[in-house]
Amino acid sequence: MPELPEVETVRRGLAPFMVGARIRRVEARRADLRFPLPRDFAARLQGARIEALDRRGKYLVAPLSAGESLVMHLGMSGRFTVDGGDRPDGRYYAAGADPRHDHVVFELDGPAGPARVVYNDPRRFGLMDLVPSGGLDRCRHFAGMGPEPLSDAFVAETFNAALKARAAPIKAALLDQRIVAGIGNIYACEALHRAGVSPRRAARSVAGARGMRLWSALRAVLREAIEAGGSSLRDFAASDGALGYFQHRFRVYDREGAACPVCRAPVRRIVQSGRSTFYCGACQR
DNA sequence: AGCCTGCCCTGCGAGC
DNA sequence: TGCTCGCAGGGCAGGC
Repeated sequence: MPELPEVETVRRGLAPFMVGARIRRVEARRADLRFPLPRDFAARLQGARIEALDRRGKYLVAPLSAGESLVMHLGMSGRFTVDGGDRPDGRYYAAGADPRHDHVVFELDGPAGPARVVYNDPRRFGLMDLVPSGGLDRCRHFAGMGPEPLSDAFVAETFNAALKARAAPIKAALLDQRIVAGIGNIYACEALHRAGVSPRRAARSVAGARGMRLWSALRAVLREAIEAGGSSLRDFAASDGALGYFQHRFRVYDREGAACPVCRAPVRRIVQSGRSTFYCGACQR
C-alpha cells in the first residue's frame, strides 16, 4: 500500500477535483471492505460539501460540511481514479484497473465541473469511515497515532525516547504507527539503509546517535519520494494515472542479491514480523 | 504492556 | 500451456 508518499501523491491528485465539491451521489457497490462501510454511508455523504482533503499517516481525511469527516485508507491495493475535469476527451484518467473492483463511486459537482471519483481495491484491505470532525484525534483510526514525520511535531528527542522504550527490532518499531505515522515496509528499509542502521538491532539500542541519523533519514527519504510522485510497484499510480518513479531510487528494497550502492556488498533479504526486510549486512550496523 | 503470529483478500510471477 | 506456491506497499485480533 501505499505508504505516506504514495498517499500524499494521491491526495494531491484528488484535491483539485474534490476540495470545494458538492457530493451529488455516492454509489457503494460493495460494503465489505476491510471493515463494513458505516451505516447509511451514501446518504450521509450525499449533498455534503467537501471542505478539504488532508492526510494523516497513510489515511486520507475529507472534512465535510455536514460535521463529519470521510476517512479513507487504501490498504494494500486501493486506488482512486477520476473521470471528468477539463480533458478534451472528458476522461481525466482512463482507469487501467479491473472495473469489477470499483467498490465506491463518488459523483461530484466540483470546482472544475462534474467529476466522478472511483475507488478501486482488488484486495479490499482498504477502508472508508465517517467520524465526527470535532473528534478526529480521538477516533479509532487516529487515537494513539504517532506524529507526522514531516511536521514539526516529529521531534528527534521524542523519537529517541520512544525507541529507548522498545525491545523489538528497529524495523518493527518503524512500522508501528504509534511511534511515527506513515512508514511502511519500503520506507522503513530505505531509511534504515540511509542511516546505516541494521534492521535487526533492538530499537532501544538505536536511541542516540543512530536514532538521530534515522530521524533525518526518514524525513529525507519521505521528502524525496513525495517529490518523485511516490513509488510505483505493481498497481500503484497517482489519480491522474501518472506513475511515481521513486522505485528507481530504491537502495535496498526489493533488491535482494544486487549490489549495495554504498559498498557493493550484496543486499540481503530476511523476514521480520512476517514481512520481508532488505538491507546491507556490511554497511548497516 | 509489548511483542509475535495469523489472518483478511486477490493477483501475479516463478517454478515445475 | 496450465497448475501450485509464495509473496505483495497494512493493520487488526488474539495469543503469550
